[in-house]
Amino acid sequence: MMYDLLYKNISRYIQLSDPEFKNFSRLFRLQKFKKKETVLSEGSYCHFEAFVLNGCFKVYFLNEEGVEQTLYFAVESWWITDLDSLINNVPSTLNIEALEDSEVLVISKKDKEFLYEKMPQIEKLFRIMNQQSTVALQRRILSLMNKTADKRYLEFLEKYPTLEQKLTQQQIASYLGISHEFLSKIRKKTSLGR
Amino acid sequence: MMYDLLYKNISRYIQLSDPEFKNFSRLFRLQKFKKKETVLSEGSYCHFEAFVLNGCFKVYFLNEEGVEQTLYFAVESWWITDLDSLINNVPSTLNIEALEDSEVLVISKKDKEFLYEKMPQIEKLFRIMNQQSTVALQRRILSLMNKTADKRYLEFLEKYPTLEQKLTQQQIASYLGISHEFLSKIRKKTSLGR
DNA sequence: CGCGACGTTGATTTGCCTCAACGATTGTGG
DNA sequence: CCACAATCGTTGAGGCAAATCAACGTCGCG
Repeated sequence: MMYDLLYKNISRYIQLSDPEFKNFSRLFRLQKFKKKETVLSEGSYCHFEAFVLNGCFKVYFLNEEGVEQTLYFAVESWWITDLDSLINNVPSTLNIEALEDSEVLVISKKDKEFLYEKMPQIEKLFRIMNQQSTVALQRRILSLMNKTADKRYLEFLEKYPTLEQKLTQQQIASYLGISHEFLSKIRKKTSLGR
Repeated sequence: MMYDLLYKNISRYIQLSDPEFKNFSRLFRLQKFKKKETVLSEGSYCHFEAFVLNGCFKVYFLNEEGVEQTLYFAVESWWITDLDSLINNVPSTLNIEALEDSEVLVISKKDKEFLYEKMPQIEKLFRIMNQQSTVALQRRILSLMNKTADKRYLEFLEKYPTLEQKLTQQQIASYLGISHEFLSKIRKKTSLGR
């Protein structure tokens, strides 16, 4: 059923009874995106958060020169939103786009705030998710600060072995923060070009 | 009074009545650190979180070559912990050290978990703090990915004008992810060496 | 006073970027 | 279903940002 994956995922962090989960999940609605379709554009106000059921998205920033810098890729069980825009009520600086035909469960900002009020467990859920996210981002910062591109590339392959197949090298390069030409050279050196 | 700063700080996110705040704050105990004193060492289990009343700390990672990479500096109103170790029960990979004589309010992991259970507001408090932290870290990642060292240095000066005076250039360089020699050259170029 | 941490400067090297050209692959409209 | 365009990936030449190494002056502290 549609909500199974969501149930499974949040069960890692909190326990909800069946009626509780029903109250929680009924606020999510299914939304489909075609490949290359835009989920969120820079400048608009982000008033949603979405749980990815299948497919793949890129969440990225467009720098002054118009180059995409990928903050992360979201596949099955990831969440997508522009957190800054969502919580601070500012125009989003991020863009989100589907890389393939995808399905997500969307909850509106309003409904999420409603849940925070009515279900303390949900506050806990997102508290934990934000903690995990903080830890992951801290690791990524340390990685960006002291590792050369080839090491970060290997790290990426280890960490997201399945993701690699869905992505072009340009997209991976954009996540690693290097040019795609240089990534190509790295692949040649380490002979990871099949 | 000792808890005033803490009260002021959490009031930005949640409202607590006087008795509620009392219940909250009584779980924090004052702890003093001398300059150069260690708060947390890599390898130990982090079972606390601390709110900085005054002074200054560096939170850093020691890479394979023994070079310090500073994740952040914590001054008045910042919190210090190794979140990964704290929440995932793993040995910490971070080190925390006082850069001057400092005072903090420490809460144990156990007491914090107790608060989560007994006071839903505290769950909200840390949910919000973790959100803000996620946003800040995302920004830092984008900055590391596309800005050159001199821009990041200027960014740092703007963002933390007061911090600059407490820190040596080596420490700032360690935060920016560059060598201190190079920071010195940047300062010369931009003639920010007074 | 003297030692160790700090900051500066220069020479050299390295990691990565930019630009450009080209082959391979994918996708799309006729 | 083919043809052609667009996107993707590879490769090379040249250049810049930043690291490394080394030498040296300065300062604060014990």
